[in-house]
Amino acid sequence: MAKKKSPLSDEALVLVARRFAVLAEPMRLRLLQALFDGEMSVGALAEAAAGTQANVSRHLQTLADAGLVSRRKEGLQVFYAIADPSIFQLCELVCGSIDQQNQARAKVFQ
Amino acid sequence: MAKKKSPLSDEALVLVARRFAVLAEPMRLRLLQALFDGEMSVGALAEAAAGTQANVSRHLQTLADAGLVSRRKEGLQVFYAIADPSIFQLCELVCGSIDQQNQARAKVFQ
DNA sequence: TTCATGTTTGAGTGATTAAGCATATACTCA
DNA sequence: TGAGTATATGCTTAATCACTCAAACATGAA
Repeated sequence: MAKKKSPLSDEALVLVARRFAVLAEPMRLRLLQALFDGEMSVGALAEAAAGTQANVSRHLQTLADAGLVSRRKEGLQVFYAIADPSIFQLCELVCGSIDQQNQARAKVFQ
Repeated sequence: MAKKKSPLSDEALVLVARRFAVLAEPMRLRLLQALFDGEMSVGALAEAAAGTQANVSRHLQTLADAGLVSRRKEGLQVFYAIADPSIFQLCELVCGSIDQQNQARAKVFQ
């Protein structure tokens, strides 16, 4: 029995904004994109996303705090994986919207 | 003939991140929510979102720059309206994801 | 013209945060 | 035990950005 179409409370909007903020960093998007094909270790992610190990570790922590990725420790390494499949649709939606805007802009110049 | 599943370039990811950043502010989400029922003037939006006119005007500019809202001037007033319908699905997706996470968290405590 | 209203914009302040560097923690193996 | 590897974390710096106040701009009426 899901509620429908009622305006969100201020606290809910803060949560939504927070979720968007987590996705508002190119490095974190690179990490998520690298994880699209499956789980990876921090070191592998650092290499894939062309970042320092410390920085990547921090970003992964942010993603994990938001519940977007999961953490699995195995020996020395820590493997991260996408935990929220809605990420895929989210990125598709945004990319599609940006594409559409670009095409509309392109039409202005014929 | 849309391209599919290819990894996004760094510049594309920056654009996507920018789009998310625009949505990562509670005040802007409040404005968008107020606009869900149709176009509104800046003054009306300021009242609906409980913000100062100056601040609301700036946020509307940010939303307009991102192509999320459109601007229509009529006499003294300026009316804004949602220009990118993907916003609706975007918010639904994020809200659904947050809901799901909260329910999962709730289950942990039975 | 002058006045009033609605909107935008300039300047300044404070808060948030990404990134870098160094260090600390956790684990494995010899 | 100690050395080596993978990851996380203090701490600092620089940049970004939301917000406020005041002033500017734009439009319409008297």
